[in-house]
Amino acid sequence: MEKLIQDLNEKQREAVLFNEGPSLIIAGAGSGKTRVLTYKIAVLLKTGVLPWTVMALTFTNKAAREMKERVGQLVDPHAASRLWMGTFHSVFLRILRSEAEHIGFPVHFTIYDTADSKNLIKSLVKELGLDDKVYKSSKVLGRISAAKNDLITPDAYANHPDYQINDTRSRMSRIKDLYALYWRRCREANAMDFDDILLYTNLLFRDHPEVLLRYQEHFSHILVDEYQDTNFSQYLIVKRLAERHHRVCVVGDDSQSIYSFRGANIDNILNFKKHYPESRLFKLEQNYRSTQNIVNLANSLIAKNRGQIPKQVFSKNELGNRIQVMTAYSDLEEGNMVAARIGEMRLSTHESFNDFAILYRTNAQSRIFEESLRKRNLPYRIYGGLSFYQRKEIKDVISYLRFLLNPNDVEAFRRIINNPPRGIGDTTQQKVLTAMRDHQVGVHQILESPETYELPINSGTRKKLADFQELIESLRRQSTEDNVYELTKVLLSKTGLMKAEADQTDLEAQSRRDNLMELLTGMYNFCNDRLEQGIESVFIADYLSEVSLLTDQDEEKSNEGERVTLMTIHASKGLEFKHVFIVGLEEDIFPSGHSLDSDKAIEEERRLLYVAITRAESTCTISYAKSRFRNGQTNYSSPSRFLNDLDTRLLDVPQQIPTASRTVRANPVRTEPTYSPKRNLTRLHSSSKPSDAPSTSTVSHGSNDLRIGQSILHERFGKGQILGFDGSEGSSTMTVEFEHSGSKRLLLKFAKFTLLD
DNA sequence: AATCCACTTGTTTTT
DNA sequence: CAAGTGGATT
Repeated sequence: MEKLIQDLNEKQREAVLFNEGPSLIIAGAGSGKTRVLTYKIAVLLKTGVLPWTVMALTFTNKAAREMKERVGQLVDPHAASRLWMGTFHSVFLRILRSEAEHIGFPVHFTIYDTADSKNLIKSLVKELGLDDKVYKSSKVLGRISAAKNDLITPDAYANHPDYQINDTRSRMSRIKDLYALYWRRCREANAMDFDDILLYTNLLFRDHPEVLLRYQEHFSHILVDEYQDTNFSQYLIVKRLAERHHRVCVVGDDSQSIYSFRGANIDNILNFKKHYPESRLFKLEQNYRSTQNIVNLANSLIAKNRGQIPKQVFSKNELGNRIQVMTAYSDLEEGNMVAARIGEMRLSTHESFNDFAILYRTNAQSRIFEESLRKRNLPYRIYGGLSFYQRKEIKDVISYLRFLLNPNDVEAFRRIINNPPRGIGDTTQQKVLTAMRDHQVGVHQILESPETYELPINSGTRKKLADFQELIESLRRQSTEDNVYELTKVLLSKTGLMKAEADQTDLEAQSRRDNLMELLTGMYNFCNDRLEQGIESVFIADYLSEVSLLTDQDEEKSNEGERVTLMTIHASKGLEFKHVFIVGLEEDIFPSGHSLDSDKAIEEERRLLYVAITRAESTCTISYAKSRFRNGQTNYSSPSRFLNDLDTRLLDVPQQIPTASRTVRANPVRTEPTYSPKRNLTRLHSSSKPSDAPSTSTVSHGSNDLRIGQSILHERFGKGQILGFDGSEGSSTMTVEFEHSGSKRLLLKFAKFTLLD
C-alpha cells in the first residue's frame, strides 16, 4: 500500500486516498488520470473492499479493458476480473437483463444498433405517410435520442412545449408521433436501442425502489471516467446509485468535453459541486506528457473559453520547440508539406513512424494525406470508417443470430428474410409485417402458421415462407446445443450466405469472405476464452450481449509494423504521440461550418483543438491551406480564427510562404501568377464557355488544347488515349481508353489528368 | 432481383 | 468528386 502510492505525486495521492465521500478529480491533459483511477481502485481493493462492490464506468470498452489489466497488475488479476468495470452501456445492460421482468422485457431482448433504428424510423415515416425528405431518419433519430438522454418518454415529449415548439419550428411537428410509434415497435420487437439501455435503467430505478435499494447497497464505491462527456441520463443513474453511501468519484476535464453533439452535457462536471454539495475537489495540474511550449500553447487557446473550472495546467518537462505553423497554397500542397516534414523528421531523428500522427477535423480530409504519404512511401494507418460489425456481410450473420434468439426482432427479420435471395420480395414482406401489426403478434407466429392470419399469398410464396421458417427452426434447435462458433459455421452454409460470396470473384467479394472468416475466428476465440474460464457452452446470448456493444474502437493494434497514424481529433482523445500534425486549420472546417452560429459550439470546437494540441509530447505542427478542393470544386479558405487565439510567442510562423513542390491539377485554381492569370479567373468563376461544340476533334481545356488520339495521364486511371469528345456547355466529356482500366467517360471540368504529349 | 442512371449530399462518434 | 440513394428498367 505504501509502496503503491509512492509512484504518485502529492496531488494524485490525495485524490487516490480520499474515498469517504463524493469527489471530483479534475484531470488536466496528460496529468495521469488513468493512473489515478487505477491506483484508486487498487488501493480500495488493498484495503479490503470487495471487488464486486466496486463499479467503475468508462467511455469505451477499450478503456475498461486496459484499466482492468492495470489494476490486475497492481493487485491481483482475479480480483480485478470481478470488478464491475465497463462502459455505462455494458454495465447497465447486464443489470437490465437480470432485472428484465421489472421493465417488461424478456431476458434476451435485442439491442438495436443505429442502423436498425434508422431503418425502423424510415419505415415508420413511410407508414405515417410523411415526407422522407423532411423527416430524415438521422434527424428524427437524433431528436428521439436527445429526448431519451433527457429522460423524456413519448408521452412527456408530446406534452412538453419546448420539444413541440422546437419540432414545429423545424417543420417536423409529427416527430412526437414517430417517437411514440418507434417506442411501441421497439417494445413489440423486444428491442432496445443504445439510449434505451440508460433510459430503462433510470425507469427501473425510479419505479422499483426495492431494486434500486438493492443496487445502492451492493455497490460501495462508484467511479466514473470521462465525466465531462456524460449525459443527463448517465448523471442521474450515478446520482441515484450513490444516494445511500455517497462514495462516488468522478474524473474528467471540462476542457476536453467534445461530445455534446451526441448528448454529452458539460454542465454535469461544471455543476458537480451543486449536485454533491459535500464533495471534495482535486485538481491534477501537472502535465507529464508534453513540453512546456505545447502545454502553454494549449493554455493560451483554452483561456479564450468562458465558464471553466479554474486550473493551471503546467509542465516541468523541457521547453521544447515552438509550434510550427505551415501555410500551404492548396490542400494538395498541405499534404505534401506534411508528408515531406514527416519524412525529414524521421530521417534526422530515426524515430518510429508510430510516433507521428496526423489529426484532422473530418474524415474526408484523410484522403489527401493518404496520397501524399503513399507517394513518399511512408507507411500509414487510417482509423475510422466503417466498423467491422457494421459491414453488411457481418451484420447479416449477426442478424440471423439475433433472430434465432429473439423471434420478435423485426429489424433482424427484415434483413435476413430475403438474404440471400430466396424469392420473398418486398410485397410478401409487407404482407407479413401488416399481418403482424393487425393481429398484434410477433413475426414468428405469422411464419409458423400463415393460414391462421390469412396471409393473402399464393402457394408458391407460401412454400418459400415455409422453407425459410424451416431453416430458422432447424438452426434454432441447433442453437440450443452447439456453441456459437459451431452454429455459425452451419448457419453460413445452410443459409447459403457463404456460397453467395464464394460465387463472386471480384476483390470485394474476397474481402467479404475474409471478413466472414474473421468473424468465425473471433467467435472461436470467444468460445475458447470462456472455456478457459470454465464455461463450456457458449450460446448466442452470451456472444451477442458482448458483441452488440462492441465497436472497432475496441479492437486496436494489429501490430503490422510501424505506421503514421491518421485519425480525427475525436478519435485521438486519450492517446498521445511524440509528433502531432494538426491540419486544416481553416474557417468552415475547423471550426466546422456547423458551429459558426453558436458560441457554445465554437467553444466546443476550441476544446477540440485543445484536445488535439495536448496529444503531442514533443512537437506539434499546425497547418492550413489557402485553397481547398471540396464537394467537387475548389474554394478559397481563410485561416481558422483559432490561430488568433494562440499565443504568438510560442508559434513559429514562416515569414514568407514556403514554396515546396506543388502538385498541379488539370484545372489549377491557383498557379504562379507568372503565367496566364486570366485563365485562372475564368476557371474560378466557372462560367467559362466551352469553346467547342460537341463532337469536334479538339477541345480546349484550361490553356491546353485536347485532341483526339492524345495520350494523357489520369490521376486514378493511369495512362490512356483520348477517343473522342461529347457533351456541351459546362458538361463536356471525353471518352478515354485507359491502358489498365478500360474506356471511361470523364467530365472535363472535374477530371484530374495531365497531358503526355 | 439485379443493374443502371439520375440525383443528392457532403461533421465529429460511442454505445 | 465520391458515396450513397431511390427509381426505373429489364
